[in-house]
Amino acid sequence: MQAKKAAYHHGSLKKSLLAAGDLVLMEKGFKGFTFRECARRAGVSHAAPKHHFGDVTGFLSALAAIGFDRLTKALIAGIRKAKDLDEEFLATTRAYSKFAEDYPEHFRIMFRDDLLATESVELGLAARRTLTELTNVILRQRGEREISVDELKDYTKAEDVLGDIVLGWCHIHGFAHLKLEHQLPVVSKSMEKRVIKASSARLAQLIRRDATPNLR
Amino acid sequence: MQAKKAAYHHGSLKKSLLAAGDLVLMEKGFKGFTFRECARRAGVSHAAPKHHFGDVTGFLSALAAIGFDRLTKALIAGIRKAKDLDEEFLATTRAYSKFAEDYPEHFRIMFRDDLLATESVELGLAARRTLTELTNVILRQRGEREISVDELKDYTKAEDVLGDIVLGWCHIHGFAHLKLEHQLPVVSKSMEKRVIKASSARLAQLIRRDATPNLR
DNA sequence: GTCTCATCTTTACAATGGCAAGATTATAGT
DNA sequence: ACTATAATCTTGCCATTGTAAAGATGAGAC
Repeated sequence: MQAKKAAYHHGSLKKSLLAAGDLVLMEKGFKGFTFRECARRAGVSHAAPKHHFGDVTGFLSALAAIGFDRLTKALIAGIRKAKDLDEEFLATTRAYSKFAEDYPEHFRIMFRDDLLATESVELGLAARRTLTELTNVILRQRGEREISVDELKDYTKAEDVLGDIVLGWCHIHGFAHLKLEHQLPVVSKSMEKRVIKASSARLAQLIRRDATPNLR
Repeated sequence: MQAKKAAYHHGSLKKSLLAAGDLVLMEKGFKGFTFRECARRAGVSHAAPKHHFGDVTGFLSALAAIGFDRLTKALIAGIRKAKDLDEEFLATTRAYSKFAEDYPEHFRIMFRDDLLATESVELGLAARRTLTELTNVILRQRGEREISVDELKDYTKAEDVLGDIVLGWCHIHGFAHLKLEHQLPVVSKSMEKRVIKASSARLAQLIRRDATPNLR
């Protein structure tokens, strides 16, 4: 352990920096998030991160990718527990919103196009993986075959499906975002729970067009 | 004009700083937004803003309030042109999203609880004015009397209305946000237009419960 | 065993936010 | 009209930051 400190070459600095950045983001938030602080936690000089991430934008992109992967996992876990389609849509909404609450700073940078490196392939892939889960939630509501998001552009029903994705995702994302930033006119915690449950159920019905039975 | 420069006391520095900050936000974005840059544009020393806004958080809050007022106006203008309830809901969605595109940096800071001074009353009021417009869009869809958002908590149908606000606002906000941050799986501009039109119409129908005629 | 290159450190620089102390002037009280 | 007080703005300062450049170190190829 101590031997690692003495080594000039860290060995797995990229990983360590990501772990440090992950922690800094959670502990100090975006405001307290600095390149140098992350380097300090990783036990290296302040210029070390440059070799692995370029500039702050690149570093944030890598952390955002971690965020997307975490969100994807949370969605999958939430969906797994659901017993029918109504429950599944609600579970998706809740898992998405819970992620935003659990990792607010990650959530914020994940949806900040101006702070991220749009050319980052790993970030693009991570975001696509999340979108794939959401797309399949919609497709299951519609009683259709699951696809990868990459197939979407060649999909014959693309426009129709995209319409439902907009209906579903925008609701899910909008709720999570507005709640996180304390913009929802919340009266009580319990009322909010009932409200989001009812809204999700109604929206899921709308997406299903009441065509498919409420089963998986 | 030049006489103003000579004056030790600026006279209307607060206004000038807000105007400067507004411009900096639009031209250089959040990344290039600095206290000192705004002071330079206003032609004062770098420490001058402190007296009027305290710290950066306070300054951003004032600019966010301007953003909310601008959004409120945009919503009202969009709503005014609509001829029926379907058009009105779509117009609201479009106006909201257009605002996010026209003032992306404002939109971003407006929904950043961590960067703003939550205790700012002017910011709170400005946000409430926006929410009031959105609430009334929903109430009109429901064919009900318009109210101010401050009445919402005493409203007998509060939970019911809040449910529809969540349905409507989350969709509107989610769409604007996801589009701004380039997360929507966009295929083409024209398709996106059709999709949002269809989605809005379906959601408006859901909120109306098809109970009221499609008129104003 | 040497050479090359990736990795990491050191040093340097301009810019930032915030603080404190001082300069200037508006305003209120008498 | 005169003065005291408070508001407004400037100057100077400091720790901190991101980025760049140049040097140190050592891993791995040959």
